[in-house]
Amino acid sequence: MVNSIERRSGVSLWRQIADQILHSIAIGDFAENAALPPEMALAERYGVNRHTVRSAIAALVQEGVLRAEQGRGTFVLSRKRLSYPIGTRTRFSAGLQGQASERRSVLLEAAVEPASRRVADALSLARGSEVIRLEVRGEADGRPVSRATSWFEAGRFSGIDAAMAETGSVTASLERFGVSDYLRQSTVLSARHADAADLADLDLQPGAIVLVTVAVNVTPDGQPIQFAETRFPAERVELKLSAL
Amino acid sequence: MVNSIERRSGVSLWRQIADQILHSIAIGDFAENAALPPEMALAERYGVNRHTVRSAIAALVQEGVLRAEQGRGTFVLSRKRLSYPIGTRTRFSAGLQGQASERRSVLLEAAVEPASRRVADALSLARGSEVIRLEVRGEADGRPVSRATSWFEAGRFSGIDAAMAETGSVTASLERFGVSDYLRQSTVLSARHADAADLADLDLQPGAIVLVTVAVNVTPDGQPIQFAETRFPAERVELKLSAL
DNA sequence: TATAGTTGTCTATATCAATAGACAAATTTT
DNA sequence: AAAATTTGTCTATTGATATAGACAACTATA
Repeated sequence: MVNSIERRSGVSLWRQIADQILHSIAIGDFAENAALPPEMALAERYGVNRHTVRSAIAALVQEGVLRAEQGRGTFVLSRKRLSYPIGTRTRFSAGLQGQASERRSVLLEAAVEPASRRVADALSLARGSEVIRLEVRGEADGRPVSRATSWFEAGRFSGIDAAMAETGSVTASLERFGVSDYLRQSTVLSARHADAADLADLDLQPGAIVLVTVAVNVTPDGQPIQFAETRFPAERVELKLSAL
Repeated sequence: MVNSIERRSGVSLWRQIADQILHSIAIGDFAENAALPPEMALAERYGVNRHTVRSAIAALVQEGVLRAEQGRGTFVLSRKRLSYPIGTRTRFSAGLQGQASERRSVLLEAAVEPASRRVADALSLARGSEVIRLEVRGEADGRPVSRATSWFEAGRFSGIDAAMAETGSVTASLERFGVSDYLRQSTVLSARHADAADLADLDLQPGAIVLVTVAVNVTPDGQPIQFAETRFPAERVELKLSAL
């Protein structure tokens, strides 16, 4: 595995090194609870000055990934990335058993709007039809692990915002509207830098990367009911694709 | 959709703006072949100096996403992101029909090595067993769209590097070893900044983001045959999850 | 206790990133 | 032809990033 660093890239060296340390932890190169190599050793490995390594470590300490102790060393805190299952029957809470003791969804915002072309196409509605937009944050053990924007047809699902606020669950809310089962029709995956809103809502450090899923949920007979874009912080979450 | 910018983040403003412009193109905010808003307008929208916007545009021109014409404007070149299908029967070339007229895999490197813990676990081998590592680049219409590192048990698949170089296909190479069918046992998805090797192999600009899949392929009776980590440039590729 | 090894802090300097303003060059519109 | 619009180039200045070196503070070990 090549570890290397690009200069004048628009991404500062300390941020690149922080990313690589995170990656090394994720793939098991740096064991949890163990000491990181000394700053001087890291500086040599990455071919940078010790102070640059210190900036990277400071960022990771700030993020709660590392703990530095003067005279002793810098240690990896044990926080595994959440492995989030994704498939045709993905639900937020299902499948996270054992990985987090406390999970919940928080409704941040709800609004009724005319559908953009993108949303209208996905839900098979006329352009400009009214849709309900929900902004929801997913948390596991108090840490934000997802940030979803979803759209529902306003006519059929009027009041789903209240149901969502009350139940904290999309599945439970949909049941109130007679949707007892639904499937993922399609999921498209991409990745990008977190924007300012995601940084705030997901409690991320600037420069963080988010995984983005864009999905359409349908009833078993193929009727689209929900269109959703969900952002997952790449440093905390990996997506595990489940067959079927 | 909130467009905003973070300062002193370790990611330069021009890089963040370049990312947002890419994103805007991807979701259709800036139509293809159409003119981007003038530099001054973009500078206002993002709350930065015009020169900073120019740096972002220069990077995207360099990447072949935009074309700037003095006196006229800056234009979006039409290059859709490749939608790469992924599921339990994913093959590199299958499913890309119609999106790219010419596809191929290039073997960059092959080596026999002792298995790391990660590789040995995935392939159900003893630690330190010999494995063959293949480094392969996927191309579509001459553009690099994937970069895979895969491992095979050395005993069973001795010579697969030659087969791969000859056929340019993992599926065809495996057939020579009596593997007529295989499935994805598991796929785990994450994202990070491209490292130096990927930047070079995928012809990316520094600071680019890659989608990373880590997958185990098994025979229909569950025997692991291939462990692979594949990096996809997020600016060129999205992953479309196919049910089953 | 003395020594080596490690993180923490300070100063200084050089380079990159970002802002600011002015004007040139090319194109389109009036 | 003239004016307005837009990209291209230049100079100058400020702040963030990165390097370099020295030494303090703390810990573990010989």
